[in-house]
Amino acid sequence: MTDGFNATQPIYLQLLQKVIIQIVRGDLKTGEKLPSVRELGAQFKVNPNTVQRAYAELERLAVVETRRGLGTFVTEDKACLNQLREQLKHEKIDTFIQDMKEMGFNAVEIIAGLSEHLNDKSN
Amino acid sequence: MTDGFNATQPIYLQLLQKVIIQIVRGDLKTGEKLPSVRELGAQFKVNPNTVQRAYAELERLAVVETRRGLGTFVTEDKACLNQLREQLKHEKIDTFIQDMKEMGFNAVEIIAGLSEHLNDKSN
Amino acid sequence: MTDGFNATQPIYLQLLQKVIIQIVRGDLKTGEKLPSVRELGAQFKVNPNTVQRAYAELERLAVVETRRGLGTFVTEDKACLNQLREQLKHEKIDTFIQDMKEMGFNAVEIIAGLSEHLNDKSN
Amino acid sequence: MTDGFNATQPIYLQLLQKVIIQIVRGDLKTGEKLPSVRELGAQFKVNPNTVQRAYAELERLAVVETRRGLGTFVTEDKACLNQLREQLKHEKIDTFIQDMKEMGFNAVEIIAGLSEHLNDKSN
DNA sequence: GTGGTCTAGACCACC
DNA sequence: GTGGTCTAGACCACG
Repeated sequence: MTDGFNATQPIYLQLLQKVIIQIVRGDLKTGEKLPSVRELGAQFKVNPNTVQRAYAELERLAVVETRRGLGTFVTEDKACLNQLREQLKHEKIDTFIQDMKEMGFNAVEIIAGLSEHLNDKSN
Repeated sequence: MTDGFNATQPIYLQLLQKVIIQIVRGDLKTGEKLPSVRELGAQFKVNPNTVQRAYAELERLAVVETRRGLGTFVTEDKACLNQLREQLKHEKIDTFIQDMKEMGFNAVEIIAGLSEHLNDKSN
Repeated sequence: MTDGFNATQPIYLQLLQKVIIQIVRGDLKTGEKLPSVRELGAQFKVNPNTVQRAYAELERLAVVETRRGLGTFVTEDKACLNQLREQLKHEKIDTFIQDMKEMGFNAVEIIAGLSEHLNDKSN
Repeated sequence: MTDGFNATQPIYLQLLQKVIIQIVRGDLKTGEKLPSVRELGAQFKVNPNTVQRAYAELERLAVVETRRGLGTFVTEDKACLNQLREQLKHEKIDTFIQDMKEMGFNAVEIIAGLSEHLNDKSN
């Protein structure tokens, strides 16, 4: 367990999620250059190969494009990014609701529990 | 693999979660006998050893106890089970909120998105 | 895990040790009758078969003899019992010393650690 | 079985103890790499899976950490190791005293018997 | 019948 | 190369 990585999930998937989150948040803006595989590898104490796999997967998802000799960049296609953001949001919410119902909680309890937690941490 | 298993997570952990959910929901009541490792293995088309591993983890979590030659049973300790249910609920909610905030949504958006989804599916 | 039994060691061996201890302490005197397999089984919530195995082993060690239709009795041979007591004592001490040395403690440390613990619990 | 293993205790637990002893003695130093599961398996004529099980337990005890693709290493946390050594020492002494008292020996007899044995083997 | 351990041999992800 | 998971099939202790 090098850095902050879960043992059960492949590291490259966890990296992928980290990058996606940065994009969705807007920390990485459209067209912006991602760190090189070597940089990111060094940063997370991870083999560059592993970063490479994450980047390849991101390219397959079309949220990133690599330009030979220049590096890897967030896609210029804003619609795609917006769609990504919406899609992730819906997925997260859906699986959350599904999990909670599976555990025997109904809609009211879910909302109640959630509000409680949101209040705890102010905001 | 064979049945309804995710490829990225070990089968024995997925089995473990299935059992925990059944316990938390009350489908498996306190003191009730779990299916034998061979039965559950057959049911999920999985090796009995794999089930065994899940059961061993459950015992380590104290939600289950095994009686030699008799089988594996949900613990009689109701307090432990209630605690488990609460703990799981809080964990799920916490990681959900954390994930959503990480993606750049604030409390209001989270509640709004959630309500929307809950309405979609009636209930 | 019915009563106070260790999961890793066969129950019949643990029973055997319990009986031997009672004999060595003198709680079960020479010639005295042991409880029936059914009694002891009931007392420890254990199958009479298991008790039977423990008794058979005790007979093999010659510390016990069974008389048809009467029951199981501690041997009349006091020399044998004294020898048993001495033997157990030496074994226990030997394996204790061996274990401690294996862990890197020398004679002085062993005595010191032991005295400390004996004082803790008064006596 | 094959090598120097007790029949009544699971091999993986005996392996675990062997490793713990090596760590406690300082034969395996902090941060040092343990043999691979295949190596140790070959050395003890035991299946790598069995070694793996021992290593997994060690990790659960936090005395060892595994680094993906690199191997298994003694934890860097010296405090943890010192605590382990002290804990094992106290446990060993405690169960020894308890066993001896159970057999009817008092503090004086225990110390006497022990000194005798320590002198026998010189040192 | 039950769970617990072990083996042989396989495949995977990661380095 | 490393550890992690899984299977098939075996044997054991216990009830």
